[in-house]
Amino acid sequence: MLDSGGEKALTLRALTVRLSTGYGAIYHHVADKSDLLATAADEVIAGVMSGAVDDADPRTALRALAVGLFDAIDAHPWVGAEFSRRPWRPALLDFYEGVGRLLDAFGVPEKVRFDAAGTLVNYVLGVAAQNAANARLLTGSGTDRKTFLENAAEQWAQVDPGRYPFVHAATTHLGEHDDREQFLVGVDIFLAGISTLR
Amino acid sequence: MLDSGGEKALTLRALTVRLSTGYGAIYHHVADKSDLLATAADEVIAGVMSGAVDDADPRTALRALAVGLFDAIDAHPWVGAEFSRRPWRPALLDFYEGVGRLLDAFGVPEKVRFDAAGTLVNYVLGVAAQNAANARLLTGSGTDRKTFLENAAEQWAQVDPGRYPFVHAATTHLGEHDDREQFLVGVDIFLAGISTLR
DNA sequence: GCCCTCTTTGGATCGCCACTCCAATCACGC
DNA sequence: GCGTGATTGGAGTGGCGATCCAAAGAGGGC
Repeated sequence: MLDSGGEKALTLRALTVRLSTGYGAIYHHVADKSDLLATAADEVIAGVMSGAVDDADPRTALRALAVGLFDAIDAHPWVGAEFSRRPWRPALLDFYEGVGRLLDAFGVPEKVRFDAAGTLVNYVLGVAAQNAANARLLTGSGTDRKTFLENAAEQWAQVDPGRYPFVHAATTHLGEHDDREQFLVGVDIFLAGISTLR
Repeated sequence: MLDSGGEKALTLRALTVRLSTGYGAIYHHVADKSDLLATAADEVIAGVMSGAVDDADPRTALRALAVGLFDAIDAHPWVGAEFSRRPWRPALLDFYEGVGRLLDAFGVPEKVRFDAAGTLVNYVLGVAAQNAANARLLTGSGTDRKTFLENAAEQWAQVDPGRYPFVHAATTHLGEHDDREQFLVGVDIFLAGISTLR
């Protein structure tokens, strides 16, 4: 229900219909709705983390770890919104742990490793949250992806080029823009910065 | 109302009481509640951005810009939650523009400047969203900051050291941890990474 | 001073939501 | 076959955002 209709489609009423049951049955198993959402998000991420790579060189392993989370959230935007609301869920512990170990293997000194890991996790979650927001706008608009992007481009084109030269220039690059690629560039920037800490 | 009681304290009912008016008056000026929230968030950020520095060297100016947004969101957590839900608001245009120009001044080649700016914006918003989430947990717990942190530390201490050695080690550093400092370390990592692109 | 028009306001009302509560039912050890 | 705790269904509660419209205000033309 979350994947097909977004967060707003998952109401307890709709869930009782889908499961042909009542509220009592649901509330016997989960504390409240946010508990339900959090558990569902954990489930998705647990699936991703189980297929983690450990034996490659740290740099590519870190990239794989980050892009794994990105792809999972890209496929299930509601997970991104959920983790932006409630970080430090059990499932993210695995992610954080994986990043920490790989930074160790990468040669980051113990003193700054926690800050570096936190920075990387924050970046990944930040992109995830924004992707989730974009996806929500898309599914909420009622239109298909193509016309939605056209409308968005039209809006951006109206930005005053005199006041916002950089933003205006950015809009011209919107066509050749790929979220996943930009995310990877960001990961590489942080990895390059972390390398200077060695 | 947002600053004192968080997002959940701002209901339209409570607002009509506070302003001693009715729904009609409010809905005549704003489209809906999210419009109200977004406008309020814009207001806060506009105040921060107006005091931006342009004439210092790009590195310190970028740090100042980033930390300005961080501090504003730290003081008003609901702004962080709002921007994580709806990025690309007018107020963030100023931030994005400022980052872009400073990256230009910093010597980042045009080709990667947009990706770099996007990365930094995502990072700042990611940290902001997480800070907002933490603040929400704090105000929602009903306890004061000290006992809340003690409870949190207790929870983290229960993490299995065998399965999560890195996370477990991180908890021991929780005492000397400062969100703002860690944020700045992250910005510096980003800047170091950006330097390699020059 | 009066009327007309457009703007602004108040509040009753609607529909939907998460959540509570409890009687009824089920599963299973003895 | 009985008893007890786990599980289920669904009516009911209170609060929410949002709508709607009659009433009140503001201001211009004559």
